[in-house]
Amino acid sequence: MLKVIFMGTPDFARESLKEVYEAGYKVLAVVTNPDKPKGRGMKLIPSPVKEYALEKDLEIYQPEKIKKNEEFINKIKNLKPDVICVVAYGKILPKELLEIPKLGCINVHGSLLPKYRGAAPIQWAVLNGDKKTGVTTMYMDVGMDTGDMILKEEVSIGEDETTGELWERLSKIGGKLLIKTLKEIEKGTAPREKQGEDYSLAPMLSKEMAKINWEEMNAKEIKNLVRGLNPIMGAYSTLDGKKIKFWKVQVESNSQILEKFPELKEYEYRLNGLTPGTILFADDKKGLYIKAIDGIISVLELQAENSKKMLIRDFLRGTKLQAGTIFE
RNA sequence: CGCGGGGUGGAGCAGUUGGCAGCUCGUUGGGCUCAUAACCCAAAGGUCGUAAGUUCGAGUCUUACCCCCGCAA
Repeated sequence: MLKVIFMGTPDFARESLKEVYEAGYKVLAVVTNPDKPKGRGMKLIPSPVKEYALEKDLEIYQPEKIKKNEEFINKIKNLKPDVICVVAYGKILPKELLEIPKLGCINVHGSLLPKYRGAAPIQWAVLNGDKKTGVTTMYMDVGMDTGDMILKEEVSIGEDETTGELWERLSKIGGKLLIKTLKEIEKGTAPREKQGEDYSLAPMLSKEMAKINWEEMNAKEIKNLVRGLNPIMGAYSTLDGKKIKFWKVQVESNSQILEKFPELKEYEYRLNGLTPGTILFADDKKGLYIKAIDGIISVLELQAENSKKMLIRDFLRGTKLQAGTIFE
């Protein structure tokens, strides 16, 4: 059995560690980011990977930095790992570290490389409305997700699937693919394929992009933004100066709406003239409908400031919204 | 001690200068209707987060505690 060192931080990585551990590989050590103050009260919270490692009583390292950290690098060297598995660790590994294991450093990446190199491949796949994505394992090199590819698994993305849901699916698939990759490496049959030049980047998401731009985004784009940012930040819009996050929306065409609400028929000719962001309908039974450039957004789940996420019907029971009010 | 919001019938909220606890929805029963998620009538359902204090009297003021949430990550 191979002796491995596992490096990773979030729950996405936890799945891979779990698979490696359960497959019976000798986990010499687990390296994860230091506990960070998080949440209310800024309490120190251990990473999901650390939690799992604690549970299984594995050796844990949490270096603040590894770049010129000789002490840390020597420790790793002394453990003499056959391979180092890196899954969403959160730090760039220096060359000296990459060269330690004789079978190399293996990375699990949440996209079909060379598409979406970078920190947020899953998010971008959903944000862009892609129909498919996947997981790739590769031999790491000093670049950002530029290493030679080993195995890939393609996955299709559901129409309404959120980043969170895809994230969870891919983390499981990633774990399985990692095991498959390790087996191939152990047997010496692992393929090795260069990435080629046709790559794209998936940088970290910025806070500004969470705001819905009614003037410029079409209905489909708004929906992709909403599901792409669920559950990370949540796409939001402001009403009356207050931030409202949309967690789940549906796209409807004008004709679908008119079919549903015949009483709107007489306003049909005015529908296209309305400012995008205008509330067409807000009724706790019928729902909340908002005009978009090219269609209508039906909000299914949202969250008001200082409040929790709720179904649109629950929200509208306590908060009456006037048709004609405009989201900005 | 990071900043902030909140705990009121099953759900979401309101509750003014402390004075009989309300709204919308849901639930139950009845009515209307070819029919309905529509409409009409009626009913049930709350020790107002917990404990103590101020007061003739507290959902409403004071103190402590518990729980939830937002920002930030």
